[in-house]
Amino acid sequence: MKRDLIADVLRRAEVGRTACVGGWVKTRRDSKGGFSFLAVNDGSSFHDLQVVAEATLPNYRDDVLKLTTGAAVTVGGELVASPGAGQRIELRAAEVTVHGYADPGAYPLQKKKISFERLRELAHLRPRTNTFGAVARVRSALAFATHAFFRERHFHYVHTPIITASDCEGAGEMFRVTTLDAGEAPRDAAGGVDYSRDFFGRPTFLTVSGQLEGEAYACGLGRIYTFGPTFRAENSNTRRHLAEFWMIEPEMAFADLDDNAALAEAYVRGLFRHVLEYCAPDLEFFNTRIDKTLLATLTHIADSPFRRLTYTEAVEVLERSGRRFDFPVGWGKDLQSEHERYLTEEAFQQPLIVTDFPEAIKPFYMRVNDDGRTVAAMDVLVPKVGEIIGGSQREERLDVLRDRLRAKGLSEQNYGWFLDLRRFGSVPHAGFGLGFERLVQFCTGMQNIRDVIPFPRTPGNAEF
RNA sequence: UCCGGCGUAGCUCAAUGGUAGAGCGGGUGGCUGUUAACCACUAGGUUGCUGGUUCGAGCCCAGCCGCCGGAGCCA
Repeated sequence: MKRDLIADVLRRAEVGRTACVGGWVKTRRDSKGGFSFLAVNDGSSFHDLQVVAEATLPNYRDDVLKLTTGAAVTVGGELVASPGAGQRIELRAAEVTVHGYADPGAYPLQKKKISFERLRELAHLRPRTNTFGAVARVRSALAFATHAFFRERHFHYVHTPIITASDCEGAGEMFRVTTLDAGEAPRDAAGGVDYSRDFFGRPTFLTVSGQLEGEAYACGLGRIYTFGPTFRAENSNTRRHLAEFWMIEPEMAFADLDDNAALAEAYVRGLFRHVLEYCAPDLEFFNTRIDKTLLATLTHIADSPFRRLTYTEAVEVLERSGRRFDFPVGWGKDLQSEHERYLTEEAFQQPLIVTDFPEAIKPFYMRVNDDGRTVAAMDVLVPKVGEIIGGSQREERLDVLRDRLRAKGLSEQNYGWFLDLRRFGSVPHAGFGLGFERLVQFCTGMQNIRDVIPFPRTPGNAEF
């Protein structure tokens, strides 16, 4: 079935050409004068194509007049200039084929406003709405631009495992992967579950990060990135958290924290430029209906460098602010959400890269700075979404890394292969993790992270 | 998990402890090169669940479930 994409038809606007499109009816408006208008969308474009179906069509009365919102059709005909306002061209139908009707009494997506909460219960149908079609196109464009960005810079795309036995130093609670029967699992001598008889012969989980494996490939291929699903079994109920989300984790050998921050900034700003160029109709919709500052913000950020400051400087800014925070500010205490929001939304009003956090509040693998009290960590904070990137230069010195493992109460045996990377040809290296959905949130203005992933998984919700 | 808010028609929401309402959407009819179409008529309800107080509960009380926002955890 050869068909034209509505995006191409609208872009070329070739009056006089024949075209055949397939899509879903957004609305049908009848004229007693003897014809009907169909707004048809096929997902290739934000915009609908207006179809004019004359009563002279052989199936006008039997088919066209029964079309309602949600019906699937193929329409062939001639492209003509549109006398009406709102579109340059329209398709004068010579043939209308109905593939599937959508009973208006039962189909929930009628032409009316539906809350995002309601649409989450209709996750299988919401891609047919303006908003979720636009989100899906922007998300896809951002994924494509991610691969293009890293390929241009000679990063290799590495597939790190989804099932893992390491927990990346408690980046979060983990989902257990097992083939044992929960009710009749074999027991060991102490009465606990005997995981030596499980599928992998040991406890295994869904990954919370591909970083450790990413480091192994960076220490061989030089520059790598991962882009895959990540899982956290936290009981998080916020508009910024998912139990299953997608993360992009670049890792560079022969790189320090400055290189890391420069990469993060180039990446994020490059993506903004990409969607501004390639997703203009979708972004205009978001700018009109979701967040009136979206286009101005994206354009501004794409054109201006991120503000960099150290954790110590950030604490000073907070202390000098005169603001009364719910959580105390002080060197050594982690930055709370309200602190991050104040810094990026009020004090500086732009994306920030905060670096060099106290070593006590950061994981063992982050490189200890010369001052001995901070580590070469970085967080990228953006207004409204918050922390979008977390990363660091990695500790490449074997003795220092061992000391930190011990100090954090972690067992060296569990990190044998990770320590090997420091035993053999160790090299300064750095990387970060970017939450893909948070990026999509920022680029679309969508407030809830559950609305920027097709089928969100959150505590108590794994339908579809 | 903690704090706060909310669960009433398909959807969005009203309703002093006293007969359950509107708008949108649906259906029918009318009208119009329409584009958030418009006009008229019409159908549509176990007020989240369970128990309690009361002559009487959508409303008050308790427990539970769900959703939303904030916090924590983090990306």
